[in-house]
Amino acid sequence: MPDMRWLGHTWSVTKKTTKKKVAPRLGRPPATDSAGTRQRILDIARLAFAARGYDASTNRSVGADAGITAGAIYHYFGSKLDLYIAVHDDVQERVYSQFSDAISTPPTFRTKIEAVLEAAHEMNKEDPSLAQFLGALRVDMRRNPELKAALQHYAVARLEFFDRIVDHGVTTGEIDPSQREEVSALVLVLLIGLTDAVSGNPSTHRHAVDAIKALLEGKLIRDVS
Amino acid sequence: MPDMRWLGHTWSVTKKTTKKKVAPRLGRPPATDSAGTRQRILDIARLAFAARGYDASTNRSVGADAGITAGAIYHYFGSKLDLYIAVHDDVQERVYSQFSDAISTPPTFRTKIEAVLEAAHEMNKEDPSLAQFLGALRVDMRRNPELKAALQHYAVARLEFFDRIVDHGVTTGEIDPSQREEVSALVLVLLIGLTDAVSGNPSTHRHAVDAIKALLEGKLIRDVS
Amino acid sequence: MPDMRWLGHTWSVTKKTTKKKVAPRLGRPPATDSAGTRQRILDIARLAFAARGYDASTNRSVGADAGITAGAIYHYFGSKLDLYIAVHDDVQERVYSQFSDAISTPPTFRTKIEAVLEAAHEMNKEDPSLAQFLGALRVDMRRNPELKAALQHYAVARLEFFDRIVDHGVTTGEIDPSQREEVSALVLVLLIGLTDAVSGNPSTHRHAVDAIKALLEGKLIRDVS
Amino acid sequence: MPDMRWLGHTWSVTKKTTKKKVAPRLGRPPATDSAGTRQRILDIARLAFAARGYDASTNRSVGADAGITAGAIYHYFGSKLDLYIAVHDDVQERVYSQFSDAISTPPTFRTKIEAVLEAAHEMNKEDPSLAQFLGALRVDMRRNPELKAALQHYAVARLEFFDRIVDHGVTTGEIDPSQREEVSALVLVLLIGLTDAVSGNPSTHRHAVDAIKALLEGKLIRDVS
DNA sequence: AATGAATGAGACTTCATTCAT
DNA sequence: CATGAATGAAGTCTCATTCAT
Repeated sequence: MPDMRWLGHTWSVTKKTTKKKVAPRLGRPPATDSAGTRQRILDIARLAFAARGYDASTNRSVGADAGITAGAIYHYFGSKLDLYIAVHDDVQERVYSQFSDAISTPPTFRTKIEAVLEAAHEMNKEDPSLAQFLGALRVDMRRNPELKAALQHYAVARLEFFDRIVDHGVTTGEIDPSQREEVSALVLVLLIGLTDAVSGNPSTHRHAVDAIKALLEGKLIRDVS
Repeated sequence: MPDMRWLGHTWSVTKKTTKKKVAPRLGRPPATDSAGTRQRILDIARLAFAARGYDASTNRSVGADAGITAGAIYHYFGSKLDLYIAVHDDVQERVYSQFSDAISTPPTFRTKIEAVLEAAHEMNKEDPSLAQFLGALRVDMRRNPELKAALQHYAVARLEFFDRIVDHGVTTGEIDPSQREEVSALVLVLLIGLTDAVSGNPSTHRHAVDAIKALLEGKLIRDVS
Repeated sequence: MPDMRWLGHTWSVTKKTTKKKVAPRLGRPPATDSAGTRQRILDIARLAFAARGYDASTNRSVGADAGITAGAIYHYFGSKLDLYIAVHDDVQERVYSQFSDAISTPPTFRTKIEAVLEAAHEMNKEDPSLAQFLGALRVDMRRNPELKAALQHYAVARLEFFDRIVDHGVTTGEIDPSQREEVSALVLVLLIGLTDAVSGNPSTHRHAVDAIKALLEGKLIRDVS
Repeated sequence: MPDMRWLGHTWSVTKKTTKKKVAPRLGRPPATDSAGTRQRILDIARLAFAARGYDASTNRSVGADAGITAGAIYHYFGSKLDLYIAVHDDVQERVYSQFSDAISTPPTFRTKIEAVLEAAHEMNKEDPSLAQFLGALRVDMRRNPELKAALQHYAVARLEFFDRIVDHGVTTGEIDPSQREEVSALVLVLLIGLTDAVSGNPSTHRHAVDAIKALLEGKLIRDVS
């Protein structure tokens, strides 16, 4: 079972304590489906934050796309920042539970990385906004101190997730211990590059994933020296 | 004794240590260097745009860091957008003249790419804000239609620059023609990944460059299957 | 005892007697009448635009006179230009429905013009800001290209309204066809002169209307040559 | 000789005392012709103030059109307001010396008014900016308290100029004493109407002048009742 | 006599947020 | 649960004006 300690930890940075999640009642739902509205806001907000980032995504536009007014968002989330954090937690959960599953079976560094790449590609095909949100998140955390303060913890956890895969490669002998840091940096570059460079285009994303896999097997570039 | 009140507002890059609010004089400050001020604005704006992006970088803060008021920026640049474009042109020129020089001598795809990586690393050591600006630019172009309209042309040119290197690799036989698109996507992922993932940290950047070079030679990951 | 702090900011048309700076509450004020506020903005804006013109009328002052902040105007109108257009449409409707009614019954050119003059006088007595707005409009359209673009259509329609009356005078034989242009120019001069010269003063306006009517009957100036 | 007492009185509202007008030196003028520059500023400013009014005419644009920078205007005029007043005094002198000349010979009210109309028409053909400036002046005085304070005196004098012609008409018996105020209001309406309605178009201006003259002779509109 | 660098005030506008209903 | 009226802070930009050169 994958290590998921770093999931499920809610950081409420705002003053207002998030209202207790009311368990969905049995029987006929009321005219307006509260949980449904909340989820709709979350989905719309993810798309908005992924496409335009934190600052340029306005409560008004998110609300409008979700069929409500800007003020109504505050029934579900204490602030714009809280909404961002909720979106983040949702994305984090969905992406890293997939990644965790993906790496659980393959025995080697290379096969684990390949499994992550394939999982990333599948997710990208299904809903590119997940990867795009994570790409935007990195930028927005640099740009907005409040975001950084609230989500730094997870960013570190994401780095550690990949470091553990690299550590495994050292264990299996695939990676020379003296090159652990190089490989670690490379993995970062590849994963972040995939997200930032090609997550908008499934077919290019496919090409990139294939290229990386070939490269890891030493099969992409021929020597002509 | 000469009147030196005007010293009170020069180069006050401070933010909170408002030293006693020395009332700045009206009128042209003595001994000002117009070209110097313009360059200072450009440099500070590059740092700001790189760190916080277009929207979050305010004329006020750029002006304050340059020792002038927000309005004075308009003495040198017609609008915030014009300032951004001027920074862009400056960065573009500096980075791509280096890249062009770098690829001119090496004979093969791999050596050309390695030369680009080394040039990128040197620039990153000297002034990381160049790469960071280009990374931020990609994000800001997605987020801001005006930026996109103004700078799309250059973005395409940058892609073509790398495509030409890949084409050369096909010519030399290093790259199988059927894999040109894969390699093209890979180069993008690597370059953008380098910029977005590690340009803030010279030593990690070094590790990443070394890892990529080793990988291109098929020497990084051993096969243990 | 009810909380009445919010009374502090209602209808504060004052300018200098800032009575103790009662901090206004955030949020929706109690017992507000949205349509009433909108109409209040419209009325106050008409007075402001009539008195000081488009540029010199600030959102801040209009808002203050309407008991709200400058930004709140945007709750009702999309921009300052939109507000101006809304005021214009309101004035246009009120004035020209009166004028249209006035000319419908009288059979001749002279009686139609007299009816227009009387209608203008009645309106001027009741609310001089209507005519003054139209006078200011002509100036502001010359000075502001955006205004011109938005309202040119109506300006032409207003000219045509009077041209049709003159045409009628040609039909009845009151006006020699060779003098249609002269009379047309005269009507313009009279109507615009009335607005610009005397609309601020009801009694002088009365004098002017009477003089024009006498003149049209050839009874004002005796020949002593 | 016409009454010109109200001419030639300079009202300096600003703090800075207008520099003594240096008498043009004999002999070769210096490289830059100071008096020439001053007059150029005055002419350009008249056009600008006439076309766009006080607020929308910027020192920068006036300077640019006059071939100098905005700051240089302050060598000749203490402030924008001073410049406006100087333009006003110039226009006032030119227009009312013509008007004064025009009314000196004709013996009756009607012929004096006709002479004024013809003089206005001649001036309008030669340089419409004179009348347009006076039209804009009336608007700008309403809109800008400082302008009003500085120039109210002249506005009153202009009214009195026409009142004296009306008084003359009463003397000659052309105007019934009981109708003096009506005629006075009419003259205002006609003169201001001419300026505001048709001063931009010489041919329409001609039509209007002819129509007014015919009307004063009772010859424009036939009775068909 | 003129330039041009710079200030400071003020304009329009957008936005997160609050709160009566 | 949701609306919509309103605030206040902040941002871009313009402009008259000042003043060293």
